Amino acid sequence: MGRAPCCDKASVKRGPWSPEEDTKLKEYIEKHGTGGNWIALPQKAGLKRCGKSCRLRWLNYLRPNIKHGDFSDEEDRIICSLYVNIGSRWSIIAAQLPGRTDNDIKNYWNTKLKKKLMGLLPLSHHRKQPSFPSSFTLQNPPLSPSAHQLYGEYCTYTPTTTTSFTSNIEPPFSLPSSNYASTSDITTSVSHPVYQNQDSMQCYYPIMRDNSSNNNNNMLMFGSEGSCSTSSDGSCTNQGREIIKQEERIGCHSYNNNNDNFMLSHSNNINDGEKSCAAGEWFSQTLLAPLGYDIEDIKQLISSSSSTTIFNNVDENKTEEKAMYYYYY
DNA sequence: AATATTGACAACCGCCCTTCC
DNA sequence: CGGAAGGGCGGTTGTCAATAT
Repeated sequence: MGRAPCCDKASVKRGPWSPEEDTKLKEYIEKHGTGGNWIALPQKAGLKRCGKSCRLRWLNYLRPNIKHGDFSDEEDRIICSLYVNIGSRWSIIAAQLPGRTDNDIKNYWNTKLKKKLMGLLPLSHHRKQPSFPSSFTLQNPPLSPSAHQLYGEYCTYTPTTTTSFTSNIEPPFSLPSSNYASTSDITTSVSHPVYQNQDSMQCYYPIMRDNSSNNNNNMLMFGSEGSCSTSSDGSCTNQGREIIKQEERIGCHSYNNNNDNFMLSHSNNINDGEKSCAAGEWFSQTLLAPLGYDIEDIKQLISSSSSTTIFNNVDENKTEEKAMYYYYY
């Protein structure tokens, strides 16, 4: 037994709006307002449209000061930042971008921005130089041109003092098919396990690979997928986790190296002894958003937002999970 | 030149929440 | 307090244009 429809679909017009309809709706709302009742509005305005359709048309297209197309880099960063932190809550994201509608942002994300990330196009915050422990020295990264462009000189590091370490813990991602050490050969410097290229001594900080996906379109691991690890049979299991505050963040970025099909990350602040992790442990972190948002910022943001149904209705755990991604450290 | 594929975006659908009676 | 109605939202679909084959 479903809910009764808001209007008689047989008697209302559907599909693209004509300029005449737009004019009618715009003129009516500018003159009378919405009256707080969208269902009754079309009849009053002389439109053969569903009230919901009128509302959408007004909010997404007709209301004043709407911006369409040409998202700026700054807007990209804001969208990415908020998406990482709160997920696909487009109305909240839209509230931070004057003139943008949730529908616009949603479409932009789905058609362009997501692909932009997947396609390794640079986002400015990826280029931020991390600080590295003194035990690491900078190496010229043997990266593909696109990855090198993206990550500059901050991708690969060679430990000057390497302590052999064998982890019994299965990494939560697939190891690269060749050239890199197997699980039992994971080598660590200090207490930080890394993958080590056995030929060059270059070490990589691997983070999760999106094995939950059927294809190889790896991308930044935010969202709930990041809360599971992938075992050899492809199944996912939840892992213990510890939340590291933003200020304590270790920091990592990832990209898909198309050649070896795994993700690399770089780290900062890992020389903070108090925050050192035991080798092979799982950790989670609150992602440091490029604009400096963290969960508290977002909550604050949300509470002051004019949008209605926002955070209080959100499953806190789910939201927090959305705000994190996990990596092997 | 014809057809298939892809991309962009407007619009719709249906669920959930809030408000009102 | 409970149910109905309306609003808001995220996900999905439809349509059209551009591009590739």
